[in-house]
Amino acid sequence: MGEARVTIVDVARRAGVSIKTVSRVINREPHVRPPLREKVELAISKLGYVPNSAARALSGSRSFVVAALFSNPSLHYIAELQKGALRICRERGYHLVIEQVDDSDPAYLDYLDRFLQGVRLDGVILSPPLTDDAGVMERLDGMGIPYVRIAPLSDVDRSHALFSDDRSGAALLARHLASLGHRRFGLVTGPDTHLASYERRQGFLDELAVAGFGKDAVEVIQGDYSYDSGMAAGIELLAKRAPVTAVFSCNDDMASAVIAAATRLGVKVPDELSVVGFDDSPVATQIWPPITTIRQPIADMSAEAARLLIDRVEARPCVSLRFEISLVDRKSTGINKALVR
Amino acid sequence: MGEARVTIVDVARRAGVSIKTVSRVINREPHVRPPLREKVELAISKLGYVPNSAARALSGSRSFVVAALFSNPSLHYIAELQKGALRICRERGYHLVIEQVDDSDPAYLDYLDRFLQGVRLDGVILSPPLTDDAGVMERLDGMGIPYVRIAPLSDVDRSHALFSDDRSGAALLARHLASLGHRRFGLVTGPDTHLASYERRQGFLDELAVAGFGKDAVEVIQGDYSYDSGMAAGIELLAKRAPVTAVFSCNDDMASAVIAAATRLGVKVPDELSVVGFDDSPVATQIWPPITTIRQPIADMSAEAARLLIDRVEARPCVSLRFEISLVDRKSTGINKALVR
DNA sequence: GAGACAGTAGATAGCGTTGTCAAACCAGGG
DNA sequence: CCCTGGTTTGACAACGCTATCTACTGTCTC
Repeated sequence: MGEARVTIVDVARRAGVSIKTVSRVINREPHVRPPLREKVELAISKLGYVPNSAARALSGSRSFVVAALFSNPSLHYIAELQKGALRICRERGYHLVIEQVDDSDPAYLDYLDRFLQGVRLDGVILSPPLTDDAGVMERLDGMGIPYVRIAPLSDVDRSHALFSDDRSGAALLARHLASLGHRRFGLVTGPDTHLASYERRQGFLDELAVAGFGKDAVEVIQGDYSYDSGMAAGIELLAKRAPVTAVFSCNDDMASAVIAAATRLGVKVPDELSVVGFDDSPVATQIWPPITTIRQPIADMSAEAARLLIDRVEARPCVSLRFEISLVDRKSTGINKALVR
Repeated sequence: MGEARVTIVDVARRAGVSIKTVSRVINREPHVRPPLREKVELAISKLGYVPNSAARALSGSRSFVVAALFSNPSLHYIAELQKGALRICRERGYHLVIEQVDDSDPAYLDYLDRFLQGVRLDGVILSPPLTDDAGVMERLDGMGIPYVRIAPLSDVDRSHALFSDDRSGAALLARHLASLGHRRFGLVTGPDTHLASYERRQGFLDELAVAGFGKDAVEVIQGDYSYDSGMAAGIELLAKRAPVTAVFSCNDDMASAVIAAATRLGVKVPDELSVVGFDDSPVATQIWPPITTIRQPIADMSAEAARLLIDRVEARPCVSLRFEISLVDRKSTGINKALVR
């Protein structure tokens, strides 16, 4: 613990090779024969050598810094995003810089410029809605900084892109509600500028259509992912002559608001109304009843994004990956009583 | 934008001095006469010079990396902590590394060791309950890494320590509820291993005592900051013969659970029961009614922590700062009806 | 068996700073 | 006017790595 730090020279001496050979092994460069490579690797592990990234950054062309840019203010989303990317960065000796871009500020691109000037970045992870911000991508392209987008809406081949399967998630929920005997559904959508939002709506509607429900079986109300919009939608849905017995809110915040609306109106959840959400955000378990929802592998996606950046995958055409989702069955859904009767 | 990066040599040439003098100016070292200093500063700003931190780290004794360690899984807390520290780090050209220490894992100290070995740190920010973890502090002391603690419970002079005024926050709530005419209070506490938890309880009780309420005016139930414990406490409080009309839950999660419990039991909030929380976490506005609560300046505290670390304040005795809190009045509190009658 | 060529290894020059040490300067005392 | 001791400045060697260029090894071809 107290010894001076192990350097590449120590490793080279111990393995009986030049420092350049050690460098080749570390960087997985070709032109090192297996026996030598093994000797070097042995020396590395015996000495517990960890390359000094400041020296690597200074000498080489990499900076060992990756940034995750977001404007989405959902804590849960950011935290998950960070978790996955951080894991990979740490494994590879990279730093992760988290940066909020406030795209409602008219000068946000200038701010971004200053940020990009400050640190040299090896790559950037973009999350919605920044994934479709032409200004941001231009800046990045202009400075030659590679980036990976998570769930981009447009221009999918402009960069590597990662998708979660929002459509099947919504379909899963539709099937779940239908299997509980529900016949009249409410759908509270998110803003259509999000790909995710569009996919969730369509996935839900398409699956219901497949299950044989007509258009009149579902009442669609436009929301904007906020608690307040969910509350308004909930009240509207429950005030109808023939109220719905199951509601899909395109995120958990709105779902929790729908549950609150039901409670205020004296409608019991899940006995008289089933409610499902999407995202598995913390609020899903911070209210009663806890919300049946869809969990997305955000951390897995951001981990993969970091990997693509760090391993400098430069495949053409760009990599496009789809990640699996899963349904988390909690207590906000129940059998349609009308059916039992 | 396209020019090669400006280095210390360019600045030195332009100012007509040696690079060492420029270095002195950058690092605010003494022994540079004002006229020279000004010339250098002018050259720096004209050229838009930004020191290369990889080179500084390699050459000097600093690493330009500060870590924030936490085991507290509250997203809101972590996000705020990060926000403040990040701002300062960015200003000063430092990197912030976020690291979760899972202190329920028996091998967590080994894990910490490995982490500390991986990156050389210039300083560490510790948040509760890590602030009182002897093992963690020993490691840090052993490696000579300075640290700042946020709200430590014990051994306050062992490091710089920052406190938020939990006690006055709780007192504020007590006054608020008393002024609404409440006479019988419920108190749902957190685990006593948190300083904050203890302070909140005492602040509340002391203030009520000052206001002339006897011990029998308040029903204390031990919780553990979780939703479930809040639910149990809420049910217990409301099942009493002479139920309380106002409840203080030591965090917002438990407060939201108390509100849910009331709803389940048919007790209207705030008409029949006032509920207050603490922290101003997101859930406070994600339920109905939104919770009256206390906002703490977590981001300000972590910013100050970063500043202390980066500016290497080595004052003896250690700095100990107290930060102000404020009450956020929302809709979960109302006038005691019994009083009006 | 010589020549060409790819694959493999090493010597060495940076990368942009800070730290060390020596030189130059300057004031005050004898 | 010289010496002393402090302050101010500069020259130059690290820091630990990657990149470049050169040298060596084989293998294959004719």
